[in-house]
Amino acid sequence: MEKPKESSVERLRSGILDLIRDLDLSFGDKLPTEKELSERFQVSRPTLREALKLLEQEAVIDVHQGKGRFLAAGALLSIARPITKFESVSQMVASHGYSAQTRLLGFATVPADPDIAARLSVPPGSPLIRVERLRHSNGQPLVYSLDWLPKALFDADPATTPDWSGSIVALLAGIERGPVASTANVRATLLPQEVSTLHGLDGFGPALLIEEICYASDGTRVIYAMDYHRGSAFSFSFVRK
Amino acid sequence: MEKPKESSVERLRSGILDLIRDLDLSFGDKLPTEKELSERFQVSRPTLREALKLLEQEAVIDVHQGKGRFLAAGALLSIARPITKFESVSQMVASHGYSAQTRLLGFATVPADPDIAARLSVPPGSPLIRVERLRHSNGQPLVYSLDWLPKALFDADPATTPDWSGSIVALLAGIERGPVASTANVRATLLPQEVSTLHGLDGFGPALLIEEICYASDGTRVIYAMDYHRGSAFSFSFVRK
DNA sequence: TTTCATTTACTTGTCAAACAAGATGATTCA
DNA sequence: TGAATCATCTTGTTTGACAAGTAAATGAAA
Repeated sequence: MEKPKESSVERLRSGILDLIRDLDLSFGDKLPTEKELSERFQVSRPTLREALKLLEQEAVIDVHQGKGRFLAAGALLSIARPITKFESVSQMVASHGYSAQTRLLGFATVPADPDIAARLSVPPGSPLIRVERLRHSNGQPLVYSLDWLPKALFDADPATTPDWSGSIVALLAGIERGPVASTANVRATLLPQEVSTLHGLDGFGPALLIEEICYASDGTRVIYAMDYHRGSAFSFSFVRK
Repeated sequence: MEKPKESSVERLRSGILDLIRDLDLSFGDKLPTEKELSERFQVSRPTLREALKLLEQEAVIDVHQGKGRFLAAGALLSIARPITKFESVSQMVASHGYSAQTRLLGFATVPADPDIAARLSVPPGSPLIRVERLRHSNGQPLVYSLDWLPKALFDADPATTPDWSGSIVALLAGIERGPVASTANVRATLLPQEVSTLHGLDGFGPALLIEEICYASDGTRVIYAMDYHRGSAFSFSFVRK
């Protein structure tokens, strides 16, 4: 099993965020000095500075040599649903406040077309598993998902059939191939016409399409996903700098 | 004038990215060790580590104690149109490959409604300037923008009328209030009905709406913007981790 | 008293050297 | 052969020091 063993820098980072909350600091306020922080958290200044550098990059704090560190714009939404946080669709839906169910619309083993083969870095024509699903809550469709996975991932245990109605992320984690990061692309579009008509999703409206390639911890590409998020139900926040 | 004086850590960060390109490293390859890098760039290990930490956070490199640092997923698209890079709409349109023109649809001085007042952190009812614009290229509408700015920003020089058909970012930079960062939110939607009909934008289709609050370097909020990006023309990339 | 230059203390920026801890491969010994 | 040990390489962390930028106190000159 993978045991990342949270580094002290990562612990520091959240410790500092907690401290900001505890001290009730807001925009423009001054943070304690490096000396005070390193004493409070019992770490050396170089280590502390690595953590502060991360918060700088996230635009949570501004730094001015000789003056100190000050809360910046990012502090205002350092938590709220950042689009850059990797999580499964199920988690994401939950964090938006929906208790959703998954409906398996279909799955099949298909040959990789050149486009998708390139994205997953597998030979064209090699077998992929294509899974089509819909998350919905109280009859309202929320996310329409298409996933492609290399069939080879499951060749070790060909007897059992995976349960595609559950979390694919969890499924892959079970065979030591859990995705940990992705490169993604976002744009606005409509559901493809045939999807709307075939599955009765006419009222879905404009969708936020996130296309992503998910990577396992060893760097192999394990999923290519197209997730259509219903525009009226989802939004994501981030800091630009 | 603002002279950020690029820190050595920032210089290191791009230096390392250049080195990765020069050495033609790709996914999974091993980076030079901290010792080699600190010698090559003539900096100490603690300083180098601050820069490496940034690249870690961007998911450009993975680190394993005792083994080394390795290129990760983010390296594949560390350049391509990241949504988290702050830039003006004009710059963004250009970086997507369009040579666009701006059409000023209207502007007015209006009282701040409570919602927008809160976002700009000004008293409700205080005077704002509302600017409505459209970028288009070869007759194709690309981005429909609504901007609100505190009128107080321009009180120092009330004689001249700003030119709203140019870049607002550049305009603010001219009075030492150029925005440097923003907190943003993205979702998919359609153009508001009345906008479509009033300005003949029926074929616009689904839009990627980016709402953002822009901050000047002193932390004051200078713009609240709603930018509707035509879905068929724009997409943004990022790394999730 | 007011003004301006200087000093002093404080803050972040950077460095050097050392040791701890995890990983890897070679060596040694049974 | 096989397994334990060791040397070595890598990243993780600490200590102490000095450089550089800022701001406030100080004190001399007008």
